[in-house]
Amino acid sequence: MPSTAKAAASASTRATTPKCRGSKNFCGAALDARPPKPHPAKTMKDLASTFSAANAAVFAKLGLDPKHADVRRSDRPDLGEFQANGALAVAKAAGKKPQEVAQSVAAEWSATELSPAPSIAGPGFLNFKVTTDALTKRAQFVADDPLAGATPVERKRRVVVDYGGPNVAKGMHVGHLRASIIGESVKRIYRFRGDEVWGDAHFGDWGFQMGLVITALEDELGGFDDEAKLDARLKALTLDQLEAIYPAYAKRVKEGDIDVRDRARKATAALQGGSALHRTIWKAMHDVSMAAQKRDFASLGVDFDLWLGESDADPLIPGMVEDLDKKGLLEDDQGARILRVANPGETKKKKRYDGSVVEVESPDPLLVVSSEGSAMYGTTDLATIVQRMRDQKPDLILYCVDQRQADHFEQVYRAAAKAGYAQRDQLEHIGFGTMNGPDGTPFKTRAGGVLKLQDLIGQADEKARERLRENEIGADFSKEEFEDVAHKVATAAIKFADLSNFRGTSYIFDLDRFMSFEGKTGPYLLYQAVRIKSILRKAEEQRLKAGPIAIEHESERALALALDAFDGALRAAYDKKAPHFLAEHAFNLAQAFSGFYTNCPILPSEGAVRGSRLALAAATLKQLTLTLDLLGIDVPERM
RNA sequence: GCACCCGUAGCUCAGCUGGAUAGAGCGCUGCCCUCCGAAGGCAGAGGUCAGGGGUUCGAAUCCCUUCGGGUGCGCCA
Repeated sequence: MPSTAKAAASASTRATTPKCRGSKNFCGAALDARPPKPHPAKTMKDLASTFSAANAAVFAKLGLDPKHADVRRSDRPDLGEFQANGALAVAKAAGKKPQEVAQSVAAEWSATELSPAPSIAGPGFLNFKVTTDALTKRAQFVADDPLAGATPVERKRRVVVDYGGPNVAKGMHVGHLRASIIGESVKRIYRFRGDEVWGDAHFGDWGFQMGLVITALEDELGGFDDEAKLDARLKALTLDQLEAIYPAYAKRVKEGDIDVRDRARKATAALQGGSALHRTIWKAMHDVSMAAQKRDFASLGVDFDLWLGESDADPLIPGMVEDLDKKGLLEDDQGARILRVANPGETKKKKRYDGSVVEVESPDPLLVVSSEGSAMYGTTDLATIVQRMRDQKPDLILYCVDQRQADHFEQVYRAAAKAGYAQRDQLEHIGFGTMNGPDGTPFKTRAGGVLKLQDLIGQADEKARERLRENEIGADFSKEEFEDVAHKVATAAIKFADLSNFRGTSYIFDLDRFMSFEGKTGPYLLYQAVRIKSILRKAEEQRLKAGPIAIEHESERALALALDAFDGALRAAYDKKAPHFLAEHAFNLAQAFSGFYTNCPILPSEGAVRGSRLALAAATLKQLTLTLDLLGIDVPERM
């Protein structure tokens, strides 16, 4: 991997950066953040859950283990709408043939309001078809429910989602895209289900990179003795300059400039040691960077409840180190202080520089204090856990950070558990893969450099404008509306493309494909939603009202089943911290609506049928808009 | 060297707490606009689930192994 790409990748891995000490948000802002939506008095489970409960009752009555009674949507629509495979699993324990078990379940089936007794196929699969009555009730519930059929969590938790993490020494680049997109979605999903959630930017504003940039400035000014000169320089500092300075000096260190490295380490230690001069310089850099970061996040539709950074945890570090020391967890090692996290017997083989292989503990110890006396990022992460436990008192902290940092988080989490700062299962790394270029390696510009996030968004906006013009959309829009729609299309394209893949795998960034208005893309989903809005607007103009839902046509059944599936997708996304389940649902719903739209005329129909179809269309729009919102995607009024 | 992840249709990807004929989008072939937005719908062709072995009534899914790719491995974050 070229060094530039490697540097970009590693820089993108952690969202760390500035902080806003002094601003009011230290712990107050989070507490008055949007409250979870009120839970409706009445909730209704989805059909799969209702089926599973009914089937579990039958299993229990027959003396079969109810845990194998789960019912899910069928993958053989020709045989049924829902299926249960449990008869095969429990047959051996029951000492019967799967077929016999299935037959006894079918014979015992009594939830006839939900479905007639299941048919049996193959070796013992149970196939169910929902009664029109049950399906209609469910669809009507979804249509009337403010949560569109979603169920809140049973036990509310306090959750901090750590994502974003740009480095203040430079602007945001493509490496920050996934953390922002996935983290934002995870935050919304958790909050929507009723948890109390804080999104924290966790800016990277406190490590070696700050000492490095300070050192570069020292070289530029020939020292910091001239106060007026320094002051003027800091006032004139721009992000562009910062972005040019950092990579240049990072490269020098990387290429073996020991002098720069050592001076930067000392500067880092001085900053952390409270040097007023270093603090002043740091503050100027921080402020310049912060303004740009906020702009970039805003253009992505990403918002935080806590705009904190590594530096905010700094005041806790001395006390924490003392505490760790008191607990006997620290050891001196080559001038540094480390905390061992491996359990007895956990080792790995390691090749040394001289080629010899030694057996060492695994995971590696956490480096808490460097030989220079400064804090490392693991130290800061550990202190941040202490801070969050004190301020937000979370039940769970989710770290939405590049998968490549898995080892690091394992070290930090183990250290936190050993020190008693948090329980191991309260800390979870939500890792994701890299965003790659057409060649399958981490994304970079044609010149081989790192693409700035702002430039990426600019390219996407331009592509969106082209697409809109090609399709003759927006000719009658005001300039403002056209720009707004183009940006929404661009954002939807990028976010949906990202979130429709499982977060753990890497994907290839292909703007042309993402921006297509056809197929499984963000723009297609926006189109579907906008088309429904258009229909409902026309209905309103004609003073047509939605009425009770009545399901008759096959396409109406399919749409109702799709609407029913929302909660299952939501719960999967929540449990696995994986928004792609919701992306998949959005697409399935849009397709089901398209089939319905083609086969079941809405406005051209009449009376009760039209009322029902309008209700189905409105329910679809509500749920689709909500699902997209959980993915962080905004739908325009028209396009 | 050691560890983790990945290898599914021409392409991009789902599926992997084992279950019926392995799915979707794009691309390809063919139908469907006097009718609410065809940015759509319908149908079809296309796959030794990288290879081999094992467990099981049953494996893309679990275990072992080979090959191929990615990533990580103490004073960067």
